[in-house]
Amino acid sequence: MAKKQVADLKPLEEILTVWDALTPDERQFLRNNYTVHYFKKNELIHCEGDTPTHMMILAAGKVKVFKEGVGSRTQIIRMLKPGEHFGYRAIIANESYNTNVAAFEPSTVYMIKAEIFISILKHNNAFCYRFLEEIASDLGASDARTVNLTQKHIRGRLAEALLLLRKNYGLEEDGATISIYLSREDLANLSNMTTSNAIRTLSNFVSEHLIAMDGRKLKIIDEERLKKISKMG
Amino acid sequence: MAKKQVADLKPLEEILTVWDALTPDERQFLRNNYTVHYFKKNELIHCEGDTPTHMMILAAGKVKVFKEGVGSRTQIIRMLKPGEHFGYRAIIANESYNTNVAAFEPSTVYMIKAEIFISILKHNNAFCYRFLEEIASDLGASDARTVNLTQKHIRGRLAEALLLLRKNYGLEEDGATISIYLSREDLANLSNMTTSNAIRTLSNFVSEHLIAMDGRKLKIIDEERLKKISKMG
DNA sequence: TGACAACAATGTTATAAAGCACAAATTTAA
DNA sequence: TTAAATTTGTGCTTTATAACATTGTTGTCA
Repeated sequence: MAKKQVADLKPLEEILTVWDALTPDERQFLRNNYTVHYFKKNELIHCEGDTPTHMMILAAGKVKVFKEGVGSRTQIIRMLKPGEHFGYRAIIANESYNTNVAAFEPSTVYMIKAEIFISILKHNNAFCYRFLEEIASDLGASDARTVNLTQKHIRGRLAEALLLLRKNYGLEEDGATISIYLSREDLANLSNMTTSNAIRTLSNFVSEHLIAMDGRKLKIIDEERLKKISKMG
Repeated sequence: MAKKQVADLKPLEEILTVWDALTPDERQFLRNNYTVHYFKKNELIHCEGDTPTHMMILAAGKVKVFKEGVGSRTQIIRMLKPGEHFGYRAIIANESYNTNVAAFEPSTVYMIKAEIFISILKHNNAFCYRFLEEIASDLGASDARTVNLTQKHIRGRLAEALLLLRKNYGLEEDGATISIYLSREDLANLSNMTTSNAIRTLSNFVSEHLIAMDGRKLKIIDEERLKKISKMG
């Protein structure tokens, strides 16, 4: 695990979205009790089976949460952007991690020791409620995803993944290119298909003028039809 | 929605597993502010799109939580037994329901108004934390289920469903029969397959002496091999 | 500069599982 | 108690998708 302290980064209080729910004492305490960790592209941040020791906040970069299934097939569960929390579900549920998390790009992660996190959850009702909200919303998304991945056909799954990426990461300055470049393999792992099928379906989308491709750069051209494909399955 | 008040039932305080986290005042308040509702077999308790008004506790019976996917194919998300809570995720996440819930057998449900539930969550830290734990654990299960349903083959999915049912509902007095009788269709909807395939695979399991069948009564005979099938996919 | 590795693209084949049609059995209702 | 409806069980056909194989592309580094 790469570990380096640096200075020129947004401090915790500007990254942590639940900061406003903290008391002055808690704030001061956290300022003195978080660590900064750097991860290289593709570096594993934690893996399935590990005992959780820290709750983590992505300060910069992009990160993927995934599970290894049957025959080491990979399923990407969700992808995070700066400001999002991770690695805390297992702490709360008193379990080992049941997912892997890896840096998608060079990423900076702030970590807070599990005991400290739990202690604040147990003493600050508003803070606890904020996490309850967050996790309730994640659970809804997870259930929806289960049905999408199991019932939709390959085109629907890919269309959905593209829309999801755009929603999560937004667009570049050109107002069209999705602000994340993933390999065909990652795209496949996100949409529950093989790499070949991701490639094939992607180029079908191009020839149908639904999207435009330039290497890993993807632009959504016909959003309406893409949404329709995603809905229809 | 069937609605009937009755007397001869375990009161809320014996059903509600988080009762111990409540203050005396809250207990008294809840005793005076819950309602009892009866649902017939197959009756819908709430459905996708509804605005949530109550958090619910299953007092007696069995209940299924499911989603309608593409082409009205049904996916059973989870099945509940007495004592379990439901219908509260959407309240917390401030969303409409994104699942349907229906009585599997004649069921009794206790309901607590959403505002009351939220108010206790926001004022009682221990109570809030208990729900945080519960939902964190559910989220882990949901993510695991996603991968199981998408990656395992038909035999693996069915084996898993059978083991899950046994774990959740236990066995009858004979020490073998799983204590829930579902139609082939429900079993299929639980395991993400068509009814025909559920029937076919079930009878394969019988001829391989993994299980025994008598109508809707199912007995697990060779648990070890069933677990192996479930793991292998 | 050329060789190698990683990635992307595409055609072919094999197979798991869905769809369909229909018969038999069981349950429900008139 | 008979009729209607639902559930269960099977065989056959079709389809979607994974697996495999091959080739093209790009980038990296000795």
